[in-house]
Amino acid sequence: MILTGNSLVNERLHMTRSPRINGRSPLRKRDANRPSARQRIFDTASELFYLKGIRAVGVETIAAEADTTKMSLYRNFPSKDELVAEWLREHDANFWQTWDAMANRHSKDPRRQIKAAFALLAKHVADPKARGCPMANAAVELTEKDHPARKVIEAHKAKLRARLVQICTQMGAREPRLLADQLFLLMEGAQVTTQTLGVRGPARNVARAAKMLIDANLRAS
Amino acid sequence: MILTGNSLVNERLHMTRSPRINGRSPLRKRDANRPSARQRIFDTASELFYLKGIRAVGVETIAAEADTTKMSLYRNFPSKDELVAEWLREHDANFWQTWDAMANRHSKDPRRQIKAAFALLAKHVADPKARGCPMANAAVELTEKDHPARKVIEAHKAKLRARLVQICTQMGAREPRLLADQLFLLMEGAQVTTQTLGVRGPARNVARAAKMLIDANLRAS
DNA sequence: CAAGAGAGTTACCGGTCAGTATCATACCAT
DNA sequence: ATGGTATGATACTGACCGGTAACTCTCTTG
Repeated sequence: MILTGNSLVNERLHMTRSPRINGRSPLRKRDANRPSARQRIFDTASELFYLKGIRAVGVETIAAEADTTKMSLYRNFPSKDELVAEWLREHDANFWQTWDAMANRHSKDPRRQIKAAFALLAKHVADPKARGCPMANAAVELTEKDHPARKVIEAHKAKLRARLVQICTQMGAREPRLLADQLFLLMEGAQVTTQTLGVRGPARNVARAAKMLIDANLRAS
Repeated sequence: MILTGNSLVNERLHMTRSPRINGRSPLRKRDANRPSARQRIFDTASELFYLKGIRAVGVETIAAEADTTKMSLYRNFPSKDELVAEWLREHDANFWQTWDAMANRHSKDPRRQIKAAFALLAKHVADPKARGCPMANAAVELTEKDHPARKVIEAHKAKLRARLVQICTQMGAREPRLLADQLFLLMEGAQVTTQTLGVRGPARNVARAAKMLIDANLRAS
């Protein structure tokens, strides 16, 4: 193997060893302004899992990067596998919080909901640091069918699919399930292609693709 | 970690330890009918990488599963990373061989070429043992940007995208690049969704999705 | 002030990782 | 028969893996 990404990343999430500024001492080991060890570990793990991959990041690396030790990790999480599952659970929560906020802004207009969702997606896949969907990526990496993260992943995707069907029904599509699946494929495709063809790849046409597909489906009804 | 899939798989690619049949001894260690160690290693690695993931499969497991030893692996391949790259290179070759054969059957009809391509894809994602696209999966797992497999992956996907643009141009689409990207997104989406929502997921609508998209694009011109 | 909780530190466990060295064996073509 | 080539077998290296034990420190709360 070339290198298992154990080198330190450049920017830290929570600076703790920052040089003292104008006489006042920097954040001490225990400080009200400093996030808890659990929080630092969780944030660091989330970032590293996403950017480097789950299997490529060891618990030792996570702890060091969070400026703590492995012991604090295992005091707060039962295992690496559970930490991974926890990370994905939080991603799911954040996802739906964003989604619901967006949906509430256009509560009477399903078409605008879809448009807004794809605008968000388009913005995400335009970020050169983005590396697709954490859920889908985790599904690729974690092939053990009884891994605790798998049910999180499957539930997340199933819920998204159902939500799309609901919106497509509200839009009055003749075959809401078909349109929903088509939109789902576009979403997933956009996320995965950023990892092979980058931000200038097919992903940048995902919003237009969705629009054409919706028009085609509504015209048919 | 739950388990790093080092247990033996049930079915062997090349049976070597098969019980003797009607008095004649089974395949011996060296036998004209027996594939070379290199071939057995390559075939086994290809299967395991695809089914269990690259990082989840160790060289020791590959060797054992191929009924040989690590030494034979390293006599035939410079490293695991190169073995991975080699696997993907062969996948690329097979892919284009199949594609070209299909294209030649409909050399004057780009529309039928696309239809045939999506029929093949639909058949693949209907296989419950399938686990998406090896190239895309490898891109998820191998985050080191200088991994020898990465250039294979990027070249493969870029070539596919270009090929789609070419066919869409021949079809007379007003915006062949747009349509090509749309089809690309559907293809990639179908592959990746089989790993989260299975064969009954959105992937089963990929062919219809492609048809509608093409119709919509051609109608617009 | 006392007690307890959260956190840091260090050392360690057994196992697996990719990769190598060495020697023995079996086959094939000459 | 012989010599080269592919293969097998075993043992090993050093690094890293996930996970644990035991002890100290420090801050907060009563």
